[in-house]
Amino acid sequence: MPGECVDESCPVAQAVAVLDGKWTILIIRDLLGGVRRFSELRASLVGISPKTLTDRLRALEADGVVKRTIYAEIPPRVEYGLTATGRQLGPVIDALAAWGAGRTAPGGQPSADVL
Amino acid sequence: MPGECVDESCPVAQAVAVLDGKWTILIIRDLLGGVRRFSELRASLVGISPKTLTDRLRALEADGVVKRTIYAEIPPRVEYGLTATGRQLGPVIDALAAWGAGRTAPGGQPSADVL
DNA sequence: CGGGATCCAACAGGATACTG
DNA sequence: CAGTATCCTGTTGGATCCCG
Repeated sequence: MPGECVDESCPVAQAVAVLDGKWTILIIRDLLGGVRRFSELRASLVGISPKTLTDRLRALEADGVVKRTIYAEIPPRVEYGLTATGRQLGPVIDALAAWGAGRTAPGGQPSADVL
Repeated sequence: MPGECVDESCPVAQAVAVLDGKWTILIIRDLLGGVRRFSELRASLVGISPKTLTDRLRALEADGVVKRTIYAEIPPRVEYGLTATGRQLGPVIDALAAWGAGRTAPGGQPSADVL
């Protein structure tokens, strides 16, 4: 079991390659809550520019994580949702949330920070 | 339960802020295998520059994830290990590895990619 | 060996304006 | 509404050289 590697042979490196980017994880977190529209994501991800949101969404789509659905209506409507692969990222986000919450928890883990 | 947020109020956003960077996760993955020396990490993380490795290590140290131990010997020796907080990232790395492996698994999850 | 210092390149990502 | 187009900047990270 190759614990250390950097290329595609490492599952962790693969995942990192897909989830890379300042906003990527946050977008997936939002989408785990259900289908979202462009403007909803934009409103939720305070500070993101439309260009960046589009870029990330397209990249995630190319990686098979996000699915884009277009409704030819007036006004136009586009919805973003997770694919089966994308939904399997749930545990990753959960683990991240647990860790993030634990670090600053009032009396959670005093974090002796010693080996 | 604030599912969507971008600032420090969101555990996921907090975690992302710390784990951000192309190499960060990979460094932690290596360190989960035990204490490592600078040159060992450098050899494992093929392609990383000494500057980047130092930068990431220092940032993780500042965030209380990595602990640096200096041995005043000749030749000098420095070891990097995870703090208690850092070791709690194990589940995150595991989840990432599982996802990364599942995406391309031969017959693992066929990934219908449909809602 | 384990970096610090410096310089530089590449790219993610922000601002703004405009379109189908 | 849901982007696209353009421009521009900040940060990341690579290259190189050097020092304790």
